[in-house]
Amino acid sequence: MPHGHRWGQKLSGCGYRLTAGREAIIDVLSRSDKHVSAEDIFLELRSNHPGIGLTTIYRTLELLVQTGIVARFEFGQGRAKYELTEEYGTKKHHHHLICKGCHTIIDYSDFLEDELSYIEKTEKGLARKYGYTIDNHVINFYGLCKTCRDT
Amino acid sequence: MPHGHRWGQKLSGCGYRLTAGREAIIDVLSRSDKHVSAEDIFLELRSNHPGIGLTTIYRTLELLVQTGIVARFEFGQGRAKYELTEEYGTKKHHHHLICKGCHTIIDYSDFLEDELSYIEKTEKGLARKYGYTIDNHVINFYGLCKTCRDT
DNA sequence: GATATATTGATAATGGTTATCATTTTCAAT
DNA sequence: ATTGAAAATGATAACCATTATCAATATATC
Repeated sequence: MPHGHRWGQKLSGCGYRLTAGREAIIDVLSRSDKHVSAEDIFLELRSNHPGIGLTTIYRTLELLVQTGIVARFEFGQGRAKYELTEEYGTKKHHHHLICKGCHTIIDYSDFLEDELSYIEKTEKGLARKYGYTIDNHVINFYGLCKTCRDT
Repeated sequence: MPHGHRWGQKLSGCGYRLTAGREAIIDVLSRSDKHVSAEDIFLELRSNHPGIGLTTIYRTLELLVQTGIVARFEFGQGRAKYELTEEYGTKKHHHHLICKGCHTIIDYSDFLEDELSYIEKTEKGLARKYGYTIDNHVINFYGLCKTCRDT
């Protein structure tokens, strides 16, 4: 049952079915270039894909997180946010710059040249020292954007 | 109204009162060397400081976060965790190594020599590029500890 | 000590997320 | 195509951490 998308292959490869709802949810994630909440997806689908329940969205997101297709983030704003992982989306791996005033989140992936080597070295060092297998990381910088600082 | 603790001075300096409840809560945070949740504090105080309500703990934690005495973290486990900031606690600034299996969190502050210079450079670069004022950051590495990997 | 203000605790409300369960859909084998 | 088993869905209710409400209490200042 071949499928044009990597995520489709991944899902069916893991024994999960490809349904219209799941496609629609992943489609929303694909079209958005920022983190979206479960409710964001729900509202987005209300128009051209009515009838899909919030429950299904939560369930599907959980499934996608577990299969490595989607990453889940908590930025301390009360609701989780999701986005396709680097492997299944179009965005490159990125870090976050978060304004504590207006909650704007900037994804940046134009790392300084030191940035990636630092991470690599640190992951290796931690893995050796603590016996962990490390497979991802979250780096958030918090502060105030220009607008919020001047207000 | 001088007080022996830095946090006491900070609180009264901001116009807040020093109460037995607040002291007890900060005391729990001081004695613990790991991140604690509001409920952790509540249960800890149940024994030698009964009568203190969960509401007060949440309120106090919010106050302490806003005055910069306590830092709040969300590790994606459904509940927020708190700890004294570097300025008011005994722990040095640290990053996190989190096991996705058993949810153990290792704080490490024995940074590689590159680690701090990387952060400094990155903060400066981001501030310049995006016009942000950056005042803190969260760095979490996720993976599996030895025990969870072997199981 | 009196008064105004801050703090507290019990309770209820909120809001995001998850469990339940009957119904519907999907896939594969006939 | 048909059928039957397993998976997926939707409506609803339950959950659980956190907040709002509000009357009662404690605190600091005059």
